[in-house]
Amino acid sequence: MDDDLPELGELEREVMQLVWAHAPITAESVRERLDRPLKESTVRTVLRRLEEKGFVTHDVEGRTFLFRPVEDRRKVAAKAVRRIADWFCNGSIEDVLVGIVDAKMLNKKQLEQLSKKIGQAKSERK
Amino acid sequence: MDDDLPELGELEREVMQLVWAHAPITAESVRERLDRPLKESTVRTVLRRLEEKGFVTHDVEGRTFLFRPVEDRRKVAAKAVRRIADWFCNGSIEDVLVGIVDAKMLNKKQLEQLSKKIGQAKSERK
DNA sequence: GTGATAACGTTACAGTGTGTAGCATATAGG
DNA sequence: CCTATATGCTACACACTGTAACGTTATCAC
Repeated sequence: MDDDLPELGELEREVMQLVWAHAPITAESVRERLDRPLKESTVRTVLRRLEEKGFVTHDVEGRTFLFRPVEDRRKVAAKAVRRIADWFCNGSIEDVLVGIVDAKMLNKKQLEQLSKKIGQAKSERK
Repeated sequence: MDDDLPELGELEREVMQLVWAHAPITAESVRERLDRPLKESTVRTVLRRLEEKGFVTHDVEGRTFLFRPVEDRRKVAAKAVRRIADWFCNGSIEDVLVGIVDAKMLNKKQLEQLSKKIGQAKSERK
């Protein structure tokens, strides 16, 4: 019931965005797309740490590393929410969701779409 | 669309749990309830930081501080989820929720309860 | 009133994580 | 063979968090 996935710093998250958006992607390409002007070695350090943390992996093409995400954004987000639930709501995902609904973070249209999605999930899962 | 709320360390979260569970609560009482044996000053430091971060506040009774949470667990959780959405799903809460449903983090019963909750929210919000 | 007790205020310090980068090394191409 | 380019390894400063000591103040028992 405990933790597992590490946290990410701001730069690490920015890099993840780029990996998700442009995989397979080289370190150099990540560097070019970042707003901040960073050295190659910096970007590679971040990518290596992300790999150690299990967020990205890479293939070698020639002598170049091509990075890609291990999990898609939603999966990572879902895991993060699980942790939120553990931290603040005794592990209850439902409680978190109730909080979201009560905080009116979704408009009517979004609520309807979510309804539909839940309906599907229910039937699929019998 | 950006950040605002700070992150909490492990001890800070444990203290928050106690504040949520037992508010109004004194620093000494927090200390007694923690599993780890910490000094009073340690606990007070943590509580002060939590107050600086906006998670707790206090009233003075006699010469004793009585701490209480600023927001309930779900509200804090909801905000944390908003941040998750910003970080990983371009701000889309729906995407996060879809991720949760797809990851099968909710069983059928929980899905039904959530459905009901959404129904209520929809009608209330018209 | 005086000393002990119980709060709080202030300051400090070490460990860790993250941003940032330099330098060494290897290898593909000309 | 030599150069450009990509990777491997190492380092370092800063911020945050856990942890606490010490100083101050105010109450309470005597």
